[in-house]
Amino acid sequence: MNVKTLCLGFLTTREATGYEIKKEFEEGFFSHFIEASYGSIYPALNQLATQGLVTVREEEQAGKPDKKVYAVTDAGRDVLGKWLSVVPARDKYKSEFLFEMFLQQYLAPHHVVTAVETQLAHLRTDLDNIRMCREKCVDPAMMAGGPDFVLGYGESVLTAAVSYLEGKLVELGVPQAPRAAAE
Amino acid sequence: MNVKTLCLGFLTTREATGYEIKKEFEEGFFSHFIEASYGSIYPALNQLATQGLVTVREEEQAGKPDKKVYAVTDAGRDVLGKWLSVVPARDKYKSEFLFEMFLQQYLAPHHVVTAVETQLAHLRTDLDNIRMCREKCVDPAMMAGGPDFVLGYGESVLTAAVSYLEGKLVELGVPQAPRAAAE
DNA sequence: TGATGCATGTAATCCGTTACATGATTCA
DNA sequence: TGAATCATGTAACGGATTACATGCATCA
Repeated sequence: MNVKTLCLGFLTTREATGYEIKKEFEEGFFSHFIEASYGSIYPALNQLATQGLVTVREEEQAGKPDKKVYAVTDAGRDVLGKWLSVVPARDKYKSEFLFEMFLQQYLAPHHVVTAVETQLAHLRTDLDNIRMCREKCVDPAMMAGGPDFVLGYGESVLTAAVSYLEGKLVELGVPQAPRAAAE
Repeated sequence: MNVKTLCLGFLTTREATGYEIKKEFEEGFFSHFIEASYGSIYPALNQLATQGLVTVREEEQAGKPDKKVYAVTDAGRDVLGKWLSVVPARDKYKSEFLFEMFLQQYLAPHHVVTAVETQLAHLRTDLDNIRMCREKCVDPAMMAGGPDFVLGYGESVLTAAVSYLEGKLVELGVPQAPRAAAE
């Protein structure tokens, strides 16, 4: 899935600037299954505009740099339907963490613990993020279908991973800091 | 994590040819969190040999092409320890499936079902694979530590994903084919 | 007879990341 | 004063995939 499709898909939810799209991809809803940098987002947006799949509106801002707000066109929505109508490629999952755990006999014991704790921290961040997305969205109708499905998927997978690692830490004899409940 | 590290790490478990490494990465134990193609494996192996981190032994075979069997050296084991001693980079997960599900309003309903079923099939393949790795290994001592940890992680995560999608299929009103229990 | 498995390797190409350039404002 | 946020963009670079080349044996 190339960055053009990703941007076009995002723009069906709301109009946005390249800067905002990047933020959403790395902090928001999409962060745990999408990645893209400025170096790929800005060119992609320009191409989409050239092809008439999105419109651009330049806005001046007091005290801030000018920005370019992109919005999807009807042609863009049509094309997106076509781009999405292929059965998706298999998920790609790469984990240096698991590779290191596999070879843990080559690592110092404290390093193993650090790695597990770091992984756990990442997973919890993602989980909190997903839960925040759920709460932030007051109107349940807006979440129906797609977003709800994706959030639920992420939540169940991440929860399983967290439980597993918590259990392993206990086995390793690491004292568990009691976690504050999400407010 | 570059392909050189991956190959070197694999070779600590047993000696192997480039061809076998590729197979293990795509079918075996590592398949669900590692990827590498011939185009990256063969050059990596050559570099490792040049650096003295692995040895090469050429074997002629009757009726089959000659093969080059690689084995890790002591120097290789040392270097691997160093390469692994950095806290691993964050897992990378890219899912076209989730992106499509997010935008499912742009898809035909039957396409959504197909995508979920395909995803489910992939996940079940991986799960069966993990369970086979467990069974295949008669000697539990060989699995202790690293391998067992990784297998357990994969199993819990994949099981959660499968349950979630099975539930969703029921919601979508798709009749469930009873699955044969793994023999 | 044609596909598949075994087996190694290279060259072209692609896609994306990293790093850099620019610059005003706000917060500590 | 220095860092962070907002904001857009390009050029160089890197790393890996894809496709290609070769060739014998086996199985359907």
